[in-house]
Amino acid sequence: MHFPKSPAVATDVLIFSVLEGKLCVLLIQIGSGPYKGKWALPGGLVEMKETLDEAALRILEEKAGVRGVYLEQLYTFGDVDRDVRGRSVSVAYFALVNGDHYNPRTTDYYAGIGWKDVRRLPAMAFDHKKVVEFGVKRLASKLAYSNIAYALLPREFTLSDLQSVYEVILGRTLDKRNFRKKIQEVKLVKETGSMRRTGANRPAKLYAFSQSRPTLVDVL
Amino acid sequence: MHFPKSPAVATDVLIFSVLEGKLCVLLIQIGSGPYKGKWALPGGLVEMKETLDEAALRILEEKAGVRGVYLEQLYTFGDVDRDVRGRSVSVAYFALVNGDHYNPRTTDYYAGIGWKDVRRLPAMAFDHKKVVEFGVKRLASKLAYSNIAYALLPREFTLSDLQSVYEVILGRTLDKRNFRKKIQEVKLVKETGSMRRTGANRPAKLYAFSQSRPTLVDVL
DNA sequence: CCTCTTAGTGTATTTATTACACTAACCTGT
DNA sequence: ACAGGTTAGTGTAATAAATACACTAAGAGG
Repeated sequence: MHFPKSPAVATDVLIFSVLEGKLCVLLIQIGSGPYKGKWALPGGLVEMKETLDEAALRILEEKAGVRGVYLEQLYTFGDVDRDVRGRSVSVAYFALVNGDHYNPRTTDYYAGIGWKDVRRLPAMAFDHKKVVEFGVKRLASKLAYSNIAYALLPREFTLSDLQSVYEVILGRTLDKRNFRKKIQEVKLVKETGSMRRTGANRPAKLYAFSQSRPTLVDVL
Repeated sequence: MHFPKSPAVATDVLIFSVLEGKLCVLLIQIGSGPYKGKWALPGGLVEMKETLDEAALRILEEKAGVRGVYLEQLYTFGDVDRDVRGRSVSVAYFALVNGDHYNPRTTDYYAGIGWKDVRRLPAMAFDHKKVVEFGVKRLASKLAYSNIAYALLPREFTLSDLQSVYEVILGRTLDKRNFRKKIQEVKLVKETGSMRRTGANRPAKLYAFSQSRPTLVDVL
C-alpha cells in the first residue's frame, strides 16, 4: 500500500540536567537558513526503519553523545506553521542526564551548543519554546510520583544533593526534615556506607537510589 | 525545503463512553484488506493543511458524527511494524462522550461499528489493543485530579450516576458518604434544583458540573 | 400499611502533612 | 586549644486529610 502525501515526522529531544543549581536543557544554535542564530532542541527526521524511541535514542547519541539515559515520550506537536520550511510533525521526547553523561558532539553545522537555564531561554526556533515549557511541567509533576530523580544524579549523592534537585525543578524550597523523612519512608534511597567531605563542615553520608529504573513512588 | 521520505502520519481516536455500567470504546470493523474482520479505532491520515488536533476533530465527526466533546492527545505510537501495509506513525487521541452525543455514520466501507466494553475487546487490528489499554489507564488517572467526568455525563445527573462513572472507570467501589463529601468539598457540582424520579424509590436531586471545561481538581 | 428500593446523611479513628530549632562534625584561623 | 563558620543530621506536636462505618428518608407497589 502506498500512502498519499503526509507531513514529515521528526523527533526533538529535551535533554535536561541540573547544573549549578539550575534546571538546564541542551540547545543547539542553528547555523543557517530561516532560523539562523536561533536556538533549537536537538532533533531530526525519523527514518523509515526505526521506531520513534529508536529515533530519539539515535539523536541523543548523535547530537549529545549520550547513551543509556532516561528517555520518555513527551507529546507530539503538529501545528501547521510550526516549521516555516515545510509541514512537519514532531514527536518530542525528554531525557534526563547528570553532568557525567554529557559529551556533546561539536560539528560546524551548528553555530553553538550548550546548556541553557530553562528559566532564561534564548530566542528559539520553531515551536521549541512551547516544547521546553511543556517538558518542564511534565518533569516537575513526574518528580512527585516517581523515582526519576535517579537519572539526574550521579550514582552516589547526599540527601542535600537530592533535595536540591527537587527544589530546583519544583521551584520551591522544601523542609529538610520532612523531605528526609519521606524519602526514607518510601525507601527511595539506601546508604552506601561512605561519606563525602567537602571542606570546612560536617561530612555527609552518601546514598544511592534503591532502584535505577523508572518506578512509581509517592515521593512528595 | 523538501523533506525526504518519512513515515505516514495518522491519528486514531479513542472515543470513550460509559454505557450500561461499562466503560466502552467505539470501534469499527474493517471490511477488507489484511485486517479484514478485525476491529480498529476510527482513524485516518493527517492532511497537509490541518493540525493534529484538527485531524482528530475531523475524524471524530466523520466517523462518529460527534462534535464539541472533550478531546486530548494521548500518545504517539510509531513501531515499525504497527501497520503491515506500510510505515506509519499514529498520534492517538482520546475523546469522552455521553450517550446523547453519539450518532455514528454508517458507510459500507466498514463491516461494522459499535461500542465495545474495554474489558472484553474483540480481535483488534494494528497496535490498537495497546492503544486502548494505554488510554484506559490515562483516563483513570485523569479522573482523580480533574473534572473531566463532566464530559461523560449528561448536563443533569444524580450523585449516584457520578459515583457510578468513577467506579466503572477506576474499577473499584467507592464509599458513598466519603465520595459525596469530597465532591461537594471541591465544589465539583452544584444542585440544579430539580429531582429525578425513577420508580419505586426515593427521588434523587439532580446536579450539574460547576465547570464544563477541563479543570484541575483534586477529586479523590 | 408493609415491603422493597434507591437517596441521603455524620462521627470517630487512623493516617498523612506540616511547622518548627537545636546539636554534630569538620575545617580554619588565631 | 578553642572560637567561629558551615553544612549535616535529627524528633515531636499540631493540623489536616482519608477512611471506616449504619441508619433514616422518600417514593412505588402490592
